[in-house]
Amino acid sequence: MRKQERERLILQFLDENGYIDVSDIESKCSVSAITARRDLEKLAKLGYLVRTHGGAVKEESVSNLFSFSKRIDHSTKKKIAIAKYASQFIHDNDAILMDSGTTIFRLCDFIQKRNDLKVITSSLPVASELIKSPAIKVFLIGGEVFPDRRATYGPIASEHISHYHAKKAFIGTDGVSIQSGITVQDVNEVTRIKSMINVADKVYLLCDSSKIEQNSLFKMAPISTIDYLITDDAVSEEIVEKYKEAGVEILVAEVE
Amino acid sequence: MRKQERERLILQFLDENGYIDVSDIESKCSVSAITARRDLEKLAKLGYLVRTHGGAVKEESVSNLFSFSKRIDHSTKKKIAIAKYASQFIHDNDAILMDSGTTIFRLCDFIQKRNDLKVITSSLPVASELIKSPAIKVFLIGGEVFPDRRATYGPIASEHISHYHAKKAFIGTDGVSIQSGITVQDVNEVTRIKSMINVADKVYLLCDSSKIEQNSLFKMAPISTIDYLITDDAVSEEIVEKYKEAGVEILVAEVE
DNA sequence: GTCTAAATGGTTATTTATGATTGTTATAAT
DNA sequence: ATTATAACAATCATAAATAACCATTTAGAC
Repeated sequence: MRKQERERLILQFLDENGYIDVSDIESKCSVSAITARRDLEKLAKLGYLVRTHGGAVKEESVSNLFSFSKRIDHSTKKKIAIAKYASQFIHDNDAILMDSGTTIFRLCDFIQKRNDLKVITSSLPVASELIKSPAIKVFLIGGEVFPDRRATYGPIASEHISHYHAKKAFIGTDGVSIQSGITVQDVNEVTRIKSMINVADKVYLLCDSSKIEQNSLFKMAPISTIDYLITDDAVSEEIVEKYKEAGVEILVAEVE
Repeated sequence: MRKQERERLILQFLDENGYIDVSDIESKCSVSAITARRDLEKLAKLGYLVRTHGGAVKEESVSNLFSFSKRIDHSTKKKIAIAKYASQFIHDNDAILMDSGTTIFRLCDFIQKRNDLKVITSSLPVASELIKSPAIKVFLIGGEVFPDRRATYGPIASEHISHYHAKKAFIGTDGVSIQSGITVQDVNEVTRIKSMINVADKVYLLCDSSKIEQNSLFKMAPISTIDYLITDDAVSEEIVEKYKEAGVEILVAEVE
């Protein structure tokens, strides 16, 4: 296989999966790691992808005003896998709520091609990304903008959410446990997420396995308020059982 | 095998496989490497394929680079001058409304260092720009996002604006005339700008001189609703007088 | 048969692509 | 926070592909 053919393959894989490992290229293309890295380096230079430690992620936001700084860590992969898995619950004609946070943001990659999708979001990056898709209507939740999270919050935002109704809500969190429920680091998030849960029929909590049975500072809602918890495959069978007993179905996304 | 026959085979193979090696041609057609290369060279020249080191790939598989043309033309200069001039009316501790549009967006550059400034905006680019400044609080007007303008609009947006009050509103337009007042190209803009005017003490209309005494499709508000019109130095003294009589002060920004 | 022009093949210096090694740095596990 | 592991950049080395040059063959014209 030639260089160009490899490059095409890399970009195609990246488009479908959101990320690629150096080792993926090694095995798929039968080249050494250094060659794989050189390919990624070149493509990154051209702006087709963003290099990470051990691979690369899709350059989803060349023209995105609110792009997240691309973090170079392994957990990115988990988040993408979780997002990809979650995307299967989003269908044409749906009206969904999308909260802020990197995991939720990754959902954008996988729902760009939905038809007649209505997305209500508090996240500026999500809005900025999804308005590129002509068949998606984006509704931005107004309110004060929280610079760190690039999302709106505050009483006006919470009030604003009550204007809407959605089939499904996709939210992220800093921690979740059976004992304390959903907990977050920032008190500003609390009311907004509560409002989202209130106006949605089904609530999907997206969080990687490292956050399960971890508590953050502020209690937001009991575990019973969520319907599905989507996480990565590093979660133990034991925890899945426990959560099932607590009324939460854990859905496991395979991380490659 | 004839030359033409080889060429046909090469293109066919390329169409099926996406790529071809020089060695493939050598074995398939029983010719030397140099002949194979000459064939590829010719076909590449004609645009049927793209040459690679060691072979060739399909023409379409080479993706194009995204080209950002960030030209600063004359009208951009005017807009910058107008924005710079307008920025002197924005002070520390102010609460202001900023609409969408390129001219208004240029204001961001000149107010980044204000202290305790509250900015209420319908524009995603404005929000994304100003949240970088720690001393500026940004309030985003919620509602449906209008992809072309990267701004929110619709009944929810208009209703949302009524939650706020601001000292000054900075708005743009597609046309303004004494006869028809402020007019815009898009009907979606109408109600939002109206709402903005309603909640602001003073209204600043920013528009370059080419739009003065020009009418666009939708009437938005009579000329009397605006307090100041900031434009560039290509406006005639005669028009300034006329507008003064109509109760609008025209402020002229020098372009360079 | 001899000539001409196009096509093809061989040789060599050069360029390009790839691989191996080593010390450094980033990430994950503890 | 500390340690172990994996990924990294930098360097050099190697192999393959290339361009440029000249030589040879082939097909058709006279």
